[in-house]
Amino acid sequence: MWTASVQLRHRALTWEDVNRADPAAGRPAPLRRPGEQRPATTPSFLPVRTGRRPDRRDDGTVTGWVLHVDLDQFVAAVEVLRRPELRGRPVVVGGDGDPGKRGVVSTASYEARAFGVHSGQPLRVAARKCPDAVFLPVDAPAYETASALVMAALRDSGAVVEVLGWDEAFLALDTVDPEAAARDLQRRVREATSLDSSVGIGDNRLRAKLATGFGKPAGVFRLTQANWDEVMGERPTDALWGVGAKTAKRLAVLGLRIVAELAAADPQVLAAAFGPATGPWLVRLAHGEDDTPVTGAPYVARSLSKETTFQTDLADWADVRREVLVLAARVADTVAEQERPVGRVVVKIRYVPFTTRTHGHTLDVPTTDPAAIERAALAALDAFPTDREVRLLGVRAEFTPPP
DNA sequence: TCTGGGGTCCTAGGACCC
DNA sequence: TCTGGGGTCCTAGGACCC
Repeated sequence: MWTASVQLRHRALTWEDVNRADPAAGRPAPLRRPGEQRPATTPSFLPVRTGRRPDRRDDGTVTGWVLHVDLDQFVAAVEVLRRPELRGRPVVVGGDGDPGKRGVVSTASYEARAFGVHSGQPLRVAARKCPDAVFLPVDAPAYETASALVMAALRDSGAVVEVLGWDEAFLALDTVDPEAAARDLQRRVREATSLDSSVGIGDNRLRAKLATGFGKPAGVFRLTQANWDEVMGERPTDALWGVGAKTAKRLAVLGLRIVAELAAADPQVLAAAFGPATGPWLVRLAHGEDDTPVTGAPYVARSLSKETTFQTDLADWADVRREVLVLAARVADTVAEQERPVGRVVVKIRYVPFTTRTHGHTLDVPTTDPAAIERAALAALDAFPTDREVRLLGVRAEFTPPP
């Protein structure tokens, strides 16, 4: 892998690098939601104490830490590595690279962000804000390759690594100097890939994850119970990992606008408003509490999907049927590679005013048979109204849970 | 600001059963 | 001769994250 990391500077990344690195890396890891049970199987090679809350010695010294490593402007940085002439220029990666078409920004370089370009922004808007930016198409295989090299470098440190998408990972480690460990991880990643990263240090996953944002770019930040109130208390509730715009708005209706207010709220009141699991979980979140361990357990996908937003809306239902079959075949292809039976197929339609509907079809017998998956998709499609224009179609296969 | 693609999980409500 | 309450399963929708 060191060979590959050196070559990185001199040629385009290839799948060979991925295969030489770690084929299991780079997959998105599940986000834990309230009430979720841990997977029952814990690999025997994991040290028993890994990922639990930091141990405290009798003198109160914390020796167990969670570190969250997050690559800086990862996707844009990989593109700049491949094309050094882009360094220092505003780079916007998204869609097929044509800012005149439907699509959004995946990642903007810091130079582009200075113009107000950000992730999730329509490419057309990005082009208006920063006409001189270089627009590039998303090249997922290249990012998976770079990600595999990053994760391999992190595993080289000897810590248990929990991968969280292409450019993030949690690490559990015992040390009396977490800042030094963080700098060491940054060095390892930089030497393996030439990529910069930021590291959050926490006494649990939640605090480590939030800490990283305060360390960017290329820095280190520590967030624990000791400085939680000071750092987070006055921030809006959507600064919390798991609270988005919708939840923040509903909380504001209850008079809860900042983290400290949410932390002081009555869990019972929130349970009434948000449900028996989510309500109390929100209060724990505002306290920075999180007891989910870092795990090195292999990632097992629950579902697999393909979807397409059409450049021109589909008005003819015959076109819709045809495109659903195309997507179902693509899903079936990937299912065949995974050799895991599918129990249910769900079709998603986004109609023209952006209203989204889903309908599913449960298979009589779980299968990997492409014809059965395509039939199930068409059966699910029968449940939709056919008289509206369609801008997006999706097909998702849900695996039967492993034994 | 006309809003991607790939995921995960929770919740509400209806069906069904006792 | 209509009707209670609880449990479980399934489905669609919604929210969130990278």
